[in-house]
Amino acid sequence: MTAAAGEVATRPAGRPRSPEVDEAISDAVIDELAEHGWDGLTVEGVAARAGVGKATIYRRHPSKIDLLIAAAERLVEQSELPPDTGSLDGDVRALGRSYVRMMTRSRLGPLVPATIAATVRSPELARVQRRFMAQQLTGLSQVIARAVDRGELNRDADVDLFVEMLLGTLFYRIFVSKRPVDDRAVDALADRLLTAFT
Amino acid sequence: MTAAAGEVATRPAGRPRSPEVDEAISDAVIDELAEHGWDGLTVEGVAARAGVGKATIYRRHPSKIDLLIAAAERLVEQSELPPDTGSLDGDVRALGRSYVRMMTRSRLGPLVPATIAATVRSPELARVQRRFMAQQLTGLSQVIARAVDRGELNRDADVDLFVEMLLGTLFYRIFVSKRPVDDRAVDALADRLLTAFT
Amino acid sequence: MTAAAGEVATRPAGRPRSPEVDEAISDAVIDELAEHGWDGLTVEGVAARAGVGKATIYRRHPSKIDLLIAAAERLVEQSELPPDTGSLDGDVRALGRSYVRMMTRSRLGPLVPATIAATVRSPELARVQRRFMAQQLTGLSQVIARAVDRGELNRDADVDLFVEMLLGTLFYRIFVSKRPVDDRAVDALADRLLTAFT
Amino acid sequence: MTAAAGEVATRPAGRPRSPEVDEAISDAVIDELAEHGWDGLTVEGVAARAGVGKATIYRRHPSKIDLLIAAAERLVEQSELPPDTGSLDGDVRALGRSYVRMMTRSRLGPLVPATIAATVRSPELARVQRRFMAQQLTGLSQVIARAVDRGELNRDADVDLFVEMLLGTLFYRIFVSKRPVDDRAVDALADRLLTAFT
DNA sequence: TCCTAAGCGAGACGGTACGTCCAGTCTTCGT
DNA sequence: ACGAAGACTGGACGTACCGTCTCGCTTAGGA
Repeated sequence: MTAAAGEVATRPAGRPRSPEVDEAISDAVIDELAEHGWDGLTVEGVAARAGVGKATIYRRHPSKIDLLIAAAERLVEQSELPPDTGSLDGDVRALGRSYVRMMTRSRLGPLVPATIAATVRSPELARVQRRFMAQQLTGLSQVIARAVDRGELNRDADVDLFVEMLLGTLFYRIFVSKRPVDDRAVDALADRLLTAFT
Repeated sequence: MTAAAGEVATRPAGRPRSPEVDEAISDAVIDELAEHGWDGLTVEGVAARAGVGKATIYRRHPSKIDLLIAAAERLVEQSELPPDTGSLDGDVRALGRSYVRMMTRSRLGPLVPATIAATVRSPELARVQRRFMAQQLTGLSQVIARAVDRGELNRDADVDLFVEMLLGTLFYRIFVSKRPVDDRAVDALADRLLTAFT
Repeated sequence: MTAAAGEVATRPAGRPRSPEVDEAISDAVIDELAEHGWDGLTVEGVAARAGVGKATIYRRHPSKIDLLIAAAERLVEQSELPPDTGSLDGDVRALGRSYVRMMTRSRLGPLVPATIAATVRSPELARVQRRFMAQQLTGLSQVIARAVDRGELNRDADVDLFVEMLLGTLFYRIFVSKRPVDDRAVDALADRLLTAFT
Repeated sequence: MTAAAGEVATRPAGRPRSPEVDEAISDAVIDELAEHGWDGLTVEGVAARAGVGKATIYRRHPSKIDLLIAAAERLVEQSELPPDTGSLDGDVRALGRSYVRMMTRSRLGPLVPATIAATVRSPELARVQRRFMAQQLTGLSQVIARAVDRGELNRDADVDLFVEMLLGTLFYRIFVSKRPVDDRAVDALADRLLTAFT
C-alpha cells in the first residue's frame, strides 16, 4: 500500500474523470439553454455540443434536471459579492442593482424563473433555488448585520420580510410586469423599504 | 333582404365546434395537471381523460403550451373580486389574502410560476400572464382610486410600485422562500406597505 | 295506392341522388388513383377533387374498397369487344393485343395488380376481379365457340386452361417480367398456344 | 502498423446493430401478416410483438413497404431448389408443383400478389420481385440447359416465353381464376407446354 | 302553398397508425 | 476504468385519414 492508511479516498482504479469534460458539459448546457430555451434543451444536444458521449453525461448527472442544477451552480459561483458602502441605504441600493444586473444581463437571468417553476413540482430542485438565493442572502445578512451594528435598523426587525420585499419586488417587476428597471427605479424601491423598516 | 349588410359574422360552413368539448378539454388539462404535475401532462392523457380524439385538441390548440394558456384563462375567469372594506388598510389586507388563497388553495396556483417561466421565451404567452395579472390589477386600481378619494394616499403615489411590492413579495414568499403565509403575515406586509407609502 | 302493386321500387321520399355526383366521384377516384397511386388514394382527396362532401361518398360506397370497385366497373364498361377475324389464330391475336393495350395504355391497367392483390385478403372484392375478367371471358368464349364450329378446336379442349395460358402469360410478362410486349410478342404467344391446343 | 492499408471495412464507431433484433423484426412481420393480413399490419404491432422500440424498426426500414421487402427476402432465402428428374417433362412438373406449393402452402404465397402490385408504383420494389423470381429462374435455367443438352429442346427456343407461360399460367390460375390446382392440373399444363415447345 | 323527407357541401368528432424525437440505458471499441 | 459513438426500449409528439356525426341549405314529391 502506498498511501497513508485510511487517509485519502484511495484513488479508484482506472482512468480518472477528465475535468475538461466537466467543464465542456457545463458550458454546453448553458449555451444550449441560451440558444434553444429551457425545454429545447436536450441531453443529446448537450452531448453533441460538448463533443461527449451521452453516457459520459449520465455518469456525472443522474438526470436532466441535475444538468441544470450543476450548470446553475457554476454560474452562481462566478457571481459577485456586494460591497460595504458604509450605510444601509447605500448597501441596499448596491444589492438591488447587482440583483437587477444579474437577472437582466447575465446568462443566469432567464434560468431563474424556470428554476422557480421547476421547484414547484420537484422538491429536490429546491437545492438549486437555495443556491440561487444563497448569494443574495449571504450578502444581505451581512448588510443587515452591519446596519444593526450602526443602529440603522432595529435588532428585531423582520429581516426575512425585508429580503422578500426587496428581491420579490425586483423579480416581479423584471419577470412579471416586465417594466424597465433602471437605477432610479431601484433607488425608489430602496427608499420605500427604508421608510417601511425604520 | 336576408341580413343587415356587413353586420353578421356569417357563421362558417360545416359542423360547428362543440362547446362541451372545449370544456371537457380544459377540465381534463387541469385534472391531469393536478394528478401528474406539469411535465407529466401529456396530450394523449388529456385526450383520453376528456374522451376526445387528439386531433380535436390540436384543432383548437396548436401546441401543448396553448393548452396551458386556455386552461389558465378559464380558471382566471372564475376567480373572485376583492370587496370594499372602507379603508385602504382593510382593502390591501383583503387583496393580499385573496392572492395568497388563490396561489395556495386553488388549482390555479401551481400554474403561475410555470406560466411566468414560459413567458421568458415565448412572448405571445405574455397574454396569459397579463390575464393572470388583470384580476389583481383591476381590483387594485379600484382600491387605490378609493384610497385616493378618501385622502389616504397621495394622488401622485407610485401605484405600480405599490402593486409590485405587494404581489411580488407574496409571490416570492410563496414560491421562492416557501415560508408559510398566514393572515398575520399578510397583515404585517400590509402594515409595512402603508408605512412606506403614506 | 298509386303504383301497380309490387311492381316498381316506389321512389323513396325526399330529394333523389344526383347522377352528376355519382360521375364526379368515379372520375375523381380514377384521377386520384392515377396521381397518387393506390394507397395514396384517400376518401378526403376524392371528396375534395369531386367537390363533394365525404358523407355523400359514404352514402353511396360503404367503404374505401367499394370506391375502387365502383370506379373499376365504370372503366370496364367502357372497354371494347374483340372482332371476329374469321380464324382462331386471328381472333386470339386480336384478343391478346386488346388485352395488352388495356393493361399498358388505359388507366385501367395499373388497377389490375392492385385489385388482384386486394382479392387475396377481401373475398368480397372478387366481384371486381370477375368484372375485370368478364370482358375477356365473354370475348374468349365467343372466339372459342366459333373455333369449335369451324372445327379448328376440339370440342372437349380445356378452354379454361387456354384462357389462363393466354391471359396469365401476358399478365406475367407485363407486370412481373416487365419485358416489353409488342405485336410480334403477342403473335409468338398465339402461335405457341395454337400449337399446344391443336 | 495498425491495419493493412485500405483493406478492412473499418467497423463504424459505436454499438453495432443487433442481428437478433433483425431476426425478431422479420419474424414479427411475418407473424403479424399471417394473423392480421396485409393491411392489418402495423409497425406498432410489429414492434410490440418483436419486443422492440419503433425507432429500432425505422432505423432499419425507412418505410412500411421496406418491412415487407426485408421479410420477403428472408423467406425467399429459405426456399427450396428443384431436383433433377432426368427428363424435361419430369423437371417441369416438379418445378410447377414446387411453385404451386410455395404459393398456396407457405407464408410467402399471399405476399406475392401484394408485392407485384407494389412494384407497379414503386420501381425500387422491383428488387424484391426479382428476388421472388430469382429462385424459379435459377432452377428453370438449369432445367432448360439440361434439356438442351439432352436434345429435348431446341437450342434457340424462346426460354423466357417458356418461363412466362409456366409461371404466368400458374399465378393466374391461383390468384385470379382461383380454380384449384392439383398435381394433375400441373401435369396437364406441362403437357401443353412441351407440346408447344418441341 | 306549405310540409316532410332526403340529399348535399362543409367540416368537427372519436379513433388509430404513422413516422419523428428524446430520455435514460447498454454495448462496442479505443485510450 | 473512462471516454466517444451510437444502438436499444419506451413512450409522447404532432400529422393524416377513416368512417360517423352534425350543421344550414337545397330539392323534390305529397298534403
